[in-house]
Amino acid sequence: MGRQPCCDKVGLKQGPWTADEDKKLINFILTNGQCCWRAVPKLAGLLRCGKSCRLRWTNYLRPDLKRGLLSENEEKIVIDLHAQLGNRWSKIASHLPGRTDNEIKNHWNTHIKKKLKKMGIDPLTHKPLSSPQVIEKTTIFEPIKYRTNKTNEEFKQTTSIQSSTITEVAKDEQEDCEESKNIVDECQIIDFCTDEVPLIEPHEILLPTNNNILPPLPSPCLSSSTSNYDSSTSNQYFVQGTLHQHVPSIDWGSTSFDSTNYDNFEEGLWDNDDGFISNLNMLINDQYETEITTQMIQLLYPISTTTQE
DNA sequence: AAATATTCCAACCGCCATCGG
DNA sequence: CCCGATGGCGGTTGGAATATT
Repeated sequence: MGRQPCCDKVGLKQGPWTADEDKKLINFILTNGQCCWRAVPKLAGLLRCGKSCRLRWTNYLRPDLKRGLLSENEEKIVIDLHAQLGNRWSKIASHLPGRTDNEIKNHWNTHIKKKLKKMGIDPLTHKPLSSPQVIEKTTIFEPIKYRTNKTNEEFKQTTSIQSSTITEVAKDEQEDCEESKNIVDECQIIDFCTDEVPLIEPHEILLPTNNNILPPLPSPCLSSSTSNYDSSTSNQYFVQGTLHQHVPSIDWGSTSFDSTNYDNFEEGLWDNDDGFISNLNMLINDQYETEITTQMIQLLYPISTTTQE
């Protein structure tokens, strides 16, 4: 006898999510936080299995997600981390704030793989392909300076990529390296190299600065009678499923959801030290909840919602 | 303009790890 | 220690969108 399915699929909906379903899920999570996913569909009024709800939230609806293609610098980080970690997409994703494992995996399979092959590099081993091919000049493999405690020479000895390949394509691309370093500094993953891979916990990398790193509180769970979560507390935010107390400071600033401009949304979440936390705080704050849910729906479904009105 | 091929990504599937009883 | 429930992860797929013929 095999393992039981995660849920009884009879009568449950599958396939693409509708705006209405998204709205229900967003409303529920914003109101109650993430709890037992198995219970979520029933409590939220959804005809989905809990697993489907969790995936939809983590891969698409989470307010801290970035959208759009990975930037060149993000690609570089992905490639380098993949060389160290292999297909451990969730670990790789944990180094890229706002990106999901699914997104990175998809981007790897659809874009990066091709680029590497085109360059004559085996995407599996990160070594040159056996049959000689023309290696295009590219910015992907410049010296990766965010290995801050290593010189290029040391790096070349530790990387799986042939050093000649690296130096050849990289020597005149120094400026981008600084950008790459900055990106990674933001992610707080400096000071590691191929033989020592620090796996940063999500709560460490998602919070950009300062006093925002706070000890986690237990997640609220509707079905839990032992939880010490105080539902009357309004100054809270959750990051990666963990509810945190929050330093009171709500400043949406110039950021409002613009249903026609995803960049605006993204910028708003990340444009300053406090932006991300403040915005999440607002998402949890009761007085904004309905409005924000509506705006999130408009963001996700700009056309359908505007035409309905 | 229509047919066909290709690309892309959201969603699903099944396995594994962890946790609690 | 065992077992079931649950969440997390990586591989795969279906189908919409786009490109090509």
